[in-house]
Amino acid sequence: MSPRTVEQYEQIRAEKRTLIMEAAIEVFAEKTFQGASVSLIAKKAGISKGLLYNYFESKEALLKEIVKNASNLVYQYFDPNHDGILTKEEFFFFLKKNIQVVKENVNYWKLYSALVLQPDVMKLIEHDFDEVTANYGKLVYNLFTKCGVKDVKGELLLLTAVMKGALIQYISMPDKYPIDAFEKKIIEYYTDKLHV
Amino acid sequence: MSPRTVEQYEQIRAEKRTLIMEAAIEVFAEKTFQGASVSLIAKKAGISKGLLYNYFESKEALLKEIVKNASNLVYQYFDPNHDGILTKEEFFFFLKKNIQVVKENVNYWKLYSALVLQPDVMKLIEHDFDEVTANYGKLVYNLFTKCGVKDVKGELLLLTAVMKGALIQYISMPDKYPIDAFEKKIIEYYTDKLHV
Amino acid sequence: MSPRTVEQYEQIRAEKRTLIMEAAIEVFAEKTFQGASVSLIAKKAGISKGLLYNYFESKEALLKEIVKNASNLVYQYFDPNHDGILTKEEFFFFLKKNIQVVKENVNYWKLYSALVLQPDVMKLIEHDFDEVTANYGKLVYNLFTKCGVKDVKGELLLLTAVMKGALIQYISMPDKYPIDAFEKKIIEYYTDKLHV
Amino acid sequence: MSPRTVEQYEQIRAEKRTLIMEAAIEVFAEKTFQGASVSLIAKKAGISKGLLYNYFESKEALLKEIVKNASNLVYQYFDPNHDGILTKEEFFFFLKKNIQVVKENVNYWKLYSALVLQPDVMKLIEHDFDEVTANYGKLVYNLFTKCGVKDVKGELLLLTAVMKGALIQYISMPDKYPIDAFEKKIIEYYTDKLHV
DNA sequence: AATGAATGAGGTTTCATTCAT
DNA sequence: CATGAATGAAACCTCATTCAT
Repeated sequence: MSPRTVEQYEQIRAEKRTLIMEAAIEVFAEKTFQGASVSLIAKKAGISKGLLYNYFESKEALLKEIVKNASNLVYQYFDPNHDGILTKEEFFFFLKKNIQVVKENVNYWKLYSALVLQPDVMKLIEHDFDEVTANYGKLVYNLFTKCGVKDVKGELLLLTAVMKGALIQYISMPDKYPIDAFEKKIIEYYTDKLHV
Repeated sequence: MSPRTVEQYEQIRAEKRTLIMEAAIEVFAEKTFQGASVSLIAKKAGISKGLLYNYFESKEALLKEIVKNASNLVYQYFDPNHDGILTKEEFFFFLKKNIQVVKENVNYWKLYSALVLQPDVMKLIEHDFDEVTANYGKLVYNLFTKCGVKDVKGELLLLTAVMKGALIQYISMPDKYPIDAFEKKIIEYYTDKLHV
Repeated sequence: MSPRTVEQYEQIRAEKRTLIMEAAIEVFAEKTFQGASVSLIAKKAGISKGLLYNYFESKEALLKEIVKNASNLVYQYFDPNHDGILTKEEFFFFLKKNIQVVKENVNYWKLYSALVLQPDVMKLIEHDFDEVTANYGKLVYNLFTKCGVKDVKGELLLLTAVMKGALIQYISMPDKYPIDAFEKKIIEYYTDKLHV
Repeated sequence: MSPRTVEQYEQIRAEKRTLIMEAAIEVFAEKTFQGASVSLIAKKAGISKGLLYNYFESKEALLKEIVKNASNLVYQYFDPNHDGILTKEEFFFFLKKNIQVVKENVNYWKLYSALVLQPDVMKLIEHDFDEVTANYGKLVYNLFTKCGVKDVKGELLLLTAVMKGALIQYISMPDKYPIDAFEKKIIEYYTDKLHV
């Protein structure tokens, strides 16, 4: 029964914070930030309302913390290897990975896309994703050109549109949207396009 | 003074309804459906809270009316002669009109798309929506089948994804997104696909 | 097209007032004074809200007027003929009449009993009924004595209790309470009691 | 300080619930169910509006709870051993207890009867009530049948009417109504009827 | 560290009443 | 005489936040 060390305390606190944030992300995604009640989040996290306020100053502070943390979590998947060259295999890998990442974090993406579209509440979120995808766009451009695709610019427009559209639909109704069928189709389309 | 005629009353009601819906869509988009208060909508519309409830049964009913209206705005160009059959010409006409409608009302659609992508809004309108899209989907399905398109279901997925994705991108940056190039490309794609 | 005379106007006004009061009594009985909305009363009367206020100063004024009028309407039935003697026939007539009066004016009695039980809202209503029934009690006492009923006081207690109880139950749920079966039973009971 | 124990919390809740229900029944009786505002009830109970909703889901739920409680207060003496059979002794015991309970809580029953006779209250509780009275009615029906009573249904009508009527009269003038004489008479009546 | 009772501001909704026409 | 749009106070209810224990 020796008293816990400071480190132990801090680790316990960190774990509980994560626990709460995970509960919150789920509730936010399902109910909207405004629609989610602190009570429900606390219940889902298995703690009392009072304790939640011991860990986070306010509901809004909880949201900000989630966004800060989770964006780090997701970014890694999108970070290209910076070798400046994209092979066909890497392109297909990217397509699949892109879909997979969203599938595995629907709740987070739901929350994220809701926030992005809310001019009022959260200007704090930085849209670095756009930048990332823009960079990626260049690599794809090179690949398409190399593969002899006609109207590369047009094809890029289609690519970004179709991916964005499908993922948004999936996020909106994860249970109903046939994301796997979509994936099959899009792979098929580019297999043909790139003469694989 | 003699009382107002029925026509006068009807005109007053129609105008006020529009006024309220316009105020509401702005507030909803800015604050989220849940985050928007009826008070604020009423204030923005320049009327009293009570009057709003004279025109709409509830906040939810107001939302649904907005969605219905917007949906009509687009789908009026679909199967224009309402014969339950979609010809190639009608399909291309619809694609173009769809883009044009959005181009001509960017601000409106910006608000509208911010609105319909909110998870709780989706949940409210999902049911009505499913029905509508299912109906339209069937007509396109028939057309594609008749034109000998392979993997019709897959192509439908691509169609809705690509249109949704492009328009959302255009809405989020109307000045930068090459919507005309996109239009050209998509028309091209289906011209080829449908052997026009 | 000669202008209506003052008398004609007054008659029209009087008729409309009655119309409104009849509508109100129905709505009050079904929904409670507090639960009844002026809109609904107006609609039931087939006029506009505004016009209702032309005839009655307020919802409360309307209620008071109803009570004033309707109590006159009902009183007459209870007024004994003041000859100081009650025959067996008159007693049975009284029992039946008592039930019949309530049956024919359920709505009014519903309203009345609701009001009587509301210490707060309406102290204006005078409980003259009690007085009337008390007077009647004496006559019944004499009759019972004359017919050789044992424990006349006890029987009077039963009589008033059973009548009050049955009528209250009937008023509470006019559609479900078997008032006719009750009437048959009570008549039977006194037929036996009074050796008719 | 260590947090309160579960027992402490339970006791707090039980006491507050009683407190609120007592305040509520008074306000309901004085103002009508519809006329009583939750604010006023809360004020009378010395708590905030919000807390009231922590204890009762809605104004309606509060009402139902009150009715349920009062009903238990009487029916606890009915078929005390819960064997689904009502003996003669139990029946007489119930009659006496019923009267006694009301005598011992005149003020409470005054409020309660003012409450349950309100038309809108009736409508709310009718369903639950029907079930309860139907159950109890059956047991009495069996007893009467077993005792060779003729016209059992008619007798049941008399029983409920006479009890309801007497108690209401007693409640409305506790000092003047000869409840003891009534009790003696009713016991006498059923002693005779059931051939005790 | 932990609980949940308690508060109060603010949200949605209703409705008696007024008033321009 | 007649209409119903319009108001605003007040109703029911929710919930972020505080605090005694």
